[in-house]
Amino acid sequence: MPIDSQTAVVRRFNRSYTQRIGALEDSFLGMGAPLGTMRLLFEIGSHAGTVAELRARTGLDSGYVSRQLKRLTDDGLVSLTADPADRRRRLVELTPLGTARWNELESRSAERARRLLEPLTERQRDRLARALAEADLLVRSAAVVFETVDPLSSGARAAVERYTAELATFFPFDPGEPSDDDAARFRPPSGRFVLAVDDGAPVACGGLRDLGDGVAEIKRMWVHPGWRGAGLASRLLRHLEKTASDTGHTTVRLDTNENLTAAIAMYGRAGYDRIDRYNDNPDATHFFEKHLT
Amino acid sequence: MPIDSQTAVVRRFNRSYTQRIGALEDSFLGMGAPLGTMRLLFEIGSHAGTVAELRARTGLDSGYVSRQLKRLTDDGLVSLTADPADRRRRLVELTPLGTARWNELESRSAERARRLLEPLTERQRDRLARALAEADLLVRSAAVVFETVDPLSSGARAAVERYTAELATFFPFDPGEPSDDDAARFRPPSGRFVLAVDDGAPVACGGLRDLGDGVAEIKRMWVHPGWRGAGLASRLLRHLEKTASDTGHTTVRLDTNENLTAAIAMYGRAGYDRIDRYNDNPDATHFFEKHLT
DNA sequence: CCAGTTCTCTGACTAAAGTCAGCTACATGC
DNA sequence: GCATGTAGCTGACTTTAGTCAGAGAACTGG
Repeated sequence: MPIDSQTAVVRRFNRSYTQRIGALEDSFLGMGAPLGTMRLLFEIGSHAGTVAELRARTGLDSGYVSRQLKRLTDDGLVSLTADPADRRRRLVELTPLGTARWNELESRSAERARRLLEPLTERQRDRLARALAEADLLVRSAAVVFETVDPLSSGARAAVERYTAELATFFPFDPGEPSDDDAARFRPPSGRFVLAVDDGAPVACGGLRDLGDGVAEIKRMWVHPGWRGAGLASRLLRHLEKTASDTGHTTVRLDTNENLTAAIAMYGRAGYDRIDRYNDNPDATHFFEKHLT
Repeated sequence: MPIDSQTAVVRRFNRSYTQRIGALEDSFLGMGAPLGTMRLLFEIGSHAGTVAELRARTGLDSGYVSRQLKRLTDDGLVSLTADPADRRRRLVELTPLGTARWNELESRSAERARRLLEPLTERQRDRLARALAEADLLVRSAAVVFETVDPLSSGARAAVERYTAELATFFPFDPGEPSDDDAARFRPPSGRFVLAVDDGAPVACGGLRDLGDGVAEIKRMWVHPGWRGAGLASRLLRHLEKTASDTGHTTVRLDTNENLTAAIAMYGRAGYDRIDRYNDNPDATHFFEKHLT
């Protein structure tokens, strides 16, 4: 389908959807407080924290938030306490009364979603839920951005940790201690470590290191389980290939284990060719290569 | 899938979607005029007409609209002319300058949709477009309401006209002139004519008439071609069955033509049994019946 | 042609939403 | 312990969005 038709589909959907469902937020109206205040209450309830975090998440002005919080505390819905770690900061959280109010917001919004589904037959409801789940995964995956980070940054370490933990469920695997030497190979100039980030949280990662003769090796490629099936791995792989090419490589190689069938299938789809063993990695059983054009 | 899970999917999608795409309307911002004004400009560009129509469509206050229009005319974006048919009314339309502005809104909103798709691979874009097209159809179909109308009302006539025109493409079919006698059979107390309406426009119809002995007959069932595949026909059929039951019938019958294979399949799914010919309709080849419980 | 109705516009409001500069208390690096 | 910076608060403001009660012109049925 050409991109213009796809764009048209998105816009058409957008129109139907916002028109019929309206902003979900409309359900925040009529609760005795203006929409902005309720929106903030909802945000606090979804994730308590400092005022600064709240501001960053909502993109609202400092003075504006301050005043809204005053209103919410006056109404007994949220509590503000000085952060013991830095007493300039203030921690915001819901009071029991605020939680009750938040639950009300939750159920209103659920009610709204239910009213959308209600007129449909069971079969149609299922189709709609399936379609929206698929769209959700893809929309969220489209919002993921790739960042080149230091292999020892906290985000990279967290991702690699999950990667190794997961590998260990497929076969006996001992990652050893993360060493500086090892990490250095994933740093510029010849290496890179890429983190896929959604809304600040790492959801996938992959490293590139130089093997000499214009060959780069892809290592530690991992996708968060909740993000699989959305093609994020393919996008990451393409991104890594482009990065390898940008750092002067003409070929990428990788090894993997026969138990990782989904990964092996993906490498095949992505144009990788099976090659002979090129290293002595005892965990690897399959070896792939792709020439970058 | 239980309805609570379906509700959760809708809400989750809603959150991802509105967060990432934002209200599409945000793209109306930063055009030198406030959002409300631009929204109205967009609405006028989408469909010119009288001020009253515009108000009805947007649900805005008369005074508010009047002021917005003043601003738009002052800026040379729209022109107001007295309606020759009723000089109290005023016709609103875009000036060439206004059209240029409207095109800008259009391209901004298309740009926004494109940016959503852009990071995705072609395969993912296709999946997303497909999922949203499916969701669009279902969401819009959920918003369709069934109304019992007079069989000679303008909506009913328009729908039946399209129905007969379409039948004629399947086999030679002459509806004859719409007669009062014929229409009367689809009126209360024993008959009904049901129109499915989306946003004021008829998208499906179906009539019920009494055959005696607690039997009702479904006739002139039609679904707008753009609305097929969304299960609207199933919903309409269920609605007609309920209506038949409410008017004291225990059985519904219908006849159809062998060329209408999709309809025949649907009757099967809906629990209808094939029966012997029960009338002398020369166009009918298949006859169905269902006992209402 | 008159009474009542309809359509749009105007004046006079209000509440909500947001902006900005400056203030105070606290933290940190030298 | 002092300069510098940061987090949140406050006062004073503007813009936007929307409401409501009429006024005036134009239409309609009797």
